[in-house]
Amino acid sequence: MTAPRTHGPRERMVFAAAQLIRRDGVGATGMREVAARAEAPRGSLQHYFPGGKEQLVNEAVTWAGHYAGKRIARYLATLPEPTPGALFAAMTRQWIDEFEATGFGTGCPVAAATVDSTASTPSAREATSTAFAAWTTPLTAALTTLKVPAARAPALATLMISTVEGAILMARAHQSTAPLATVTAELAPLLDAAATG
Amino acid sequence: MTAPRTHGPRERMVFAAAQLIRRDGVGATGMREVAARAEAPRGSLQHYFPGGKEQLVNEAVTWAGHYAGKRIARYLATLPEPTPGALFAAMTRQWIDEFEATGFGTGCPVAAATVDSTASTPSAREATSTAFAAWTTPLTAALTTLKVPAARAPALATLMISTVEGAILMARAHQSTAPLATVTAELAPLLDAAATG
DNA sequence: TCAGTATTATGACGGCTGTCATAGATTGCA
DNA sequence: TGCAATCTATGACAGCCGTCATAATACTGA
Repeated sequence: MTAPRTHGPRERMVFAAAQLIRRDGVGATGMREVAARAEAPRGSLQHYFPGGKEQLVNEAVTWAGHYAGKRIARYLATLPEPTPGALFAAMTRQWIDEFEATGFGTGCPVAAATVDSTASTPSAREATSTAFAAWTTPLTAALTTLKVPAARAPALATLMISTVEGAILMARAHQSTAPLATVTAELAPLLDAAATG
Repeated sequence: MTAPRTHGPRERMVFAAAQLIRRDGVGATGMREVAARAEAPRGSLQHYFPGGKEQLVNEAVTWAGHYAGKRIARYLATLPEPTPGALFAAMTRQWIDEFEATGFGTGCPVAAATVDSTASTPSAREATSTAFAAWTTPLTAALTTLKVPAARAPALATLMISTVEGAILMARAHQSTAPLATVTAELAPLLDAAATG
């Protein structure tokens, strides 16, 4: 999976950074490697990202958060039975499919950034916070669309994201999609019960 | 929090490694730093861990898993009202207290190892799998003690660990214990409903 | 065509990493 | 005491890292 050449080099580098981060973590992801992966000239790194690795990583994480957020609406549109549980199943399904297709080598870049650079760089922590927010907000909106009371929706969104993130970790550790399937089945009744009507 | 000097240098180094990993991630944790933190001679590293950093990290992760597993029994013993929901609350409470006491600089070392070295080293991945298992098994046993049917207990244990891991990530990202409190409140009814009787 | 900006190329620098080689010190046992 | 095993000390090594300095090239608009 190479970065699409249709986009500019800057975008490709952000994309490649996100890809490498979610596979190897922030620390093990090198700038030279990002450039190579993006098929972008190494000299462009300091031109497009004068803030250095910190800037590049932060942009990659932020981008990943928005990407996850945008997918929510797409899930919502394609649900045969639009219920909160089905929406959650669509989220986990995406990961199950990816794990089955490409193995357990890659996880969530936001999780990787949270673990790797929360303690060190303040701006990196802010980026992870922004990314989670960009994911939570559309999910909350989707839940209200599915008749979850507005007062309850944010809490359920947090629960859903927390659970899927943890299940991704367990899935990678055990090299099995079972944790994702398990949490999906267990959480569905609770989620659906929250939808009034 | 320095490693207790009562233990031998080997144990202190494993402990210090776990501490540093959960703060900075695997990649950013250096061997020299581990030795310094453990107040152990640098020369002892190659003596006690001939397998190098990989061995040290794996032992630290494995140790962390068993540590988490052993805490389950302690939680269970001190619950005023022994229900699955209360057990989960005890688990999250531990993290809330720690975050409030020492800030959001440190997370779960098993999560860090999963994110940082699942793709690279096979033995590291096995260590994370072992660690999660050492955590899940006692939790499953505890749930059966709390009258959760044996057929259901493993799934709920997976759900609980997934959720707390994800909530830890969100808490660190947002620098707030709110996600932990939220998932605790939301999950309690589901967990308690699983207890027959 | 020319100026000016945007982009790319390349090499070097210091710093840190994990690992190894080698020698020294310490400990426990006979 | 003396030998042996365990442990510690220290320096060096190659490799990679992010960053910077500097120059060459490409492109854009007048």
